[in-house]
Parts: sequence; structure tokens; C-alpha cells
Amino acid sequence: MTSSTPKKSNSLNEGFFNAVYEVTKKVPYGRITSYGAIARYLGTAGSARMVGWALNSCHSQPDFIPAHRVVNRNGLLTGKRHFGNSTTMQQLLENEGFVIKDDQITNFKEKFWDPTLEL
DNA sequence: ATTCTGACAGCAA
DNA sequence: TTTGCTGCCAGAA
Repeated sequence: MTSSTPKKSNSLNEGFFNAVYEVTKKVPYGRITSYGAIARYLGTAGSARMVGWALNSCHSQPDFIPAHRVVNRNGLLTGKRHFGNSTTMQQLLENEGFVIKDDQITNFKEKFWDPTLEL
């Protein structure tokens, strides 16, 4: 690597964040995934919190991240509060044909999309 | 430098 | 069954 770029500890490890963004953007329309599934796909299994953390930074991303398609393992819209209005996430999901009940996706299991299986 | 939090998940009681 | 605590990694104060 010539330069070898030893700056592994860059100011921002965009590698991890970018990976989360890409996987999230790869989620097909009308489908959803869970934090643990993405974390596991990235190799950081168990660190599902990092996935949510990355999505938290998704606001800094130039591209739109369908974070509303990412919910916790319970199918609960835990991050809806980060969409500005707590109803935005649910609106988007319902718009895609999801059935939300009490902030929870009833068809979660049906619409579940696992990157480790699809990718 | 150290400490705490954070859009979770898994396990114990 | 539900509730609570811990562990994971990274970033911000």
C-alpha cells in the first residue's frame, strides 16, 4: 500500500458507518431489517447499538438512508423519535404497505429482510 | 485523559 | 410471563 495510510484511527471510522448506510440503503422497498441483523452482517454481532449509532449519524450523510426500514428485533419503531416527528417513521412504513400497531410492525416477521441471507 | 451515553440484544431472576 | 442488568463499540463532553 505505498502510503499504507496508517491512519486507521481516522477522525471518523466511516468504514463502519458507511457499511451500515449501504446495507440500509440496500433494503428493498416494502421490506425491513433489524439492528442485530445488520450488526451481524457487518461482523460486529452483538454491537447492534453501533448500527443505531451509525444511523444516528445518517443525518450527516449526503444520501437518504431509509432508516425507517430499520427497527429493533421486536419490530418496534424505537428510532421513530429521531425522525423529527415521532409519526414520520410510522407514516413512511405505512406508506410502504406496512401495518403498524402500537409503533410495532405486525407483519415484521413477514417483511423481515436479512442482509446475511440476501447479501 | 476519563466518563457517560446511545435508534440494541441477550440472558438471569 | 415480565422486568432488569449486562455487554458490545464508538463518539461526545
